[in-house]
Amino acid sequence: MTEYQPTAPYRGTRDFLPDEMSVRTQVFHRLYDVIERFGFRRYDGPQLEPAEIYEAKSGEEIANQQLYTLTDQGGRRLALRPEMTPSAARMVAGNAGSLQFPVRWYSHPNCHRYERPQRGRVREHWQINVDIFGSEAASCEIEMFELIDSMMRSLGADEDTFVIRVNDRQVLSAALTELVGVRTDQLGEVFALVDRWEKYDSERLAADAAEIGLDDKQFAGLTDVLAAGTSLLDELPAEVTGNSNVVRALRSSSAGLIRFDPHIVRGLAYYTSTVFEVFDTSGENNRALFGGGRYADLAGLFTPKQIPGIGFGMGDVTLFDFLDTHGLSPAPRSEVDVVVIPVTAELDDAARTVARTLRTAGLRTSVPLEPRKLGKEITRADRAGARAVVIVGAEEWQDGTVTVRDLGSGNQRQVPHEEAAETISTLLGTDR
RNA sequence: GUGGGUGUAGCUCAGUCGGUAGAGCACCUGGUUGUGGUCCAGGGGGCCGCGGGUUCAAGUCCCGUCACUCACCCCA
Repeated sequence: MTEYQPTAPYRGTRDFLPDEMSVRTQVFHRLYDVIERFGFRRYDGPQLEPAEIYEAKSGEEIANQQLYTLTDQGGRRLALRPEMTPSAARMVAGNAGSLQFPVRWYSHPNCHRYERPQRGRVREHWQINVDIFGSEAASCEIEMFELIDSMMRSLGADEDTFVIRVNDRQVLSAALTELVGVRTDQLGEVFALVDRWEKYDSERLAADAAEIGLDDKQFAGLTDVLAAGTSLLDELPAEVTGNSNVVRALRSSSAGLIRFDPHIVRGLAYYTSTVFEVFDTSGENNRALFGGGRYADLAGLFTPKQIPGIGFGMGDVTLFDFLDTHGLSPAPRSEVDVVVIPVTAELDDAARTVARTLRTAGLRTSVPLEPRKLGKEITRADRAGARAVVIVGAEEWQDGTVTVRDLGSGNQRQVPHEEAAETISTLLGTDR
């Protein structure tokens, strides 16, 4: 017996059939529209990059376990990009001489990570990346928060369905060293502990803290710091809070969009101060929808020029989990507006003539590709989402007329074929 | 990489005490010439995930394996 290849896509990757693609396209276009309204311009780059650019910066987990690598025929080690930021940094560094900083850029690449698929996580995802390069101003943070809020609103999300939680690693570091007495060399491990704080019970947290070398009093102090919320800022010296863009954002008119939260640290090694994550408030999606942060010198791998930046990545998997949870995914768009049906095969050419004028008028129009009975063809047109059909019959065609039938009401009338487009446009209204 | 759950028609699922495969939906055709949705009749579709074992007999029991899925790790 013949062995057939499997039809399912490779583990952790997805096919997008037209209905699903239509939903995705609508959502993404709303987001692109909002992002561009904030003055960001779209860029793109290769899926393949030298493996080294990820091994240097992205954090050990990604480089060691999650990277798809290959060797090209010239022996070069390449990787499927696991994220876009290093590519963006490479492009910015390579063109730094001609760019007018600060630049606002966005992209929508597919990214690959080798990991076990689960809710919110697959091996290939499409991630909208939004970055500002070349500025350290707090305005960057504020613009990001405004943008994120506008993006979520554009998808129909109410303010109580999501929350932007914000922290500053510099502030947290100061709190840990000055209020808890954490040594500088312990900071990395304590950050990792903070990152999983809300997932573990207190016993496990205490055990992990002890392993890092914190005593009971320090563990209690750490617990207090994380629970403090905004009041933590009052306990820190002014030279710490005075330098924080997060604090500046909290004192701006945009403060209502965000919530200061010491728990947020994020895993990626290159974030240096501001970090933020967007969460679903419903409890259905326990991981962050998306997040980002500020990096003091991301392009350092490519150029001696110090180029700071801030940005975030919004993954499609968690985004659609959110939209589906809240009933916000749009319906797929219909296949066509109108189908032109010839009653007999001899009228195929006449139908095509009519279709030509409808298409010129901007109507999405199809003509049956195979002969079928009129009733069958009307059924198919209805299922394809057509709002109307044009029936081309022998006698009417000799008179230069066709029948326009409204599939919603079942009403139909005979019109000169040149007027069919106008008749249908009126029928469809202005919502096309 | 670790642990749990689930694999039967395109989809959702049933299948008793082991006895050789079913429903609903979807799809196709017909119900007379050029009119859809409802209704009626008919039809196509199944390596029961895969391999092995037990048995006269396995969708069903046992072992292995693969896939999907949820969680852990980590992260978008």
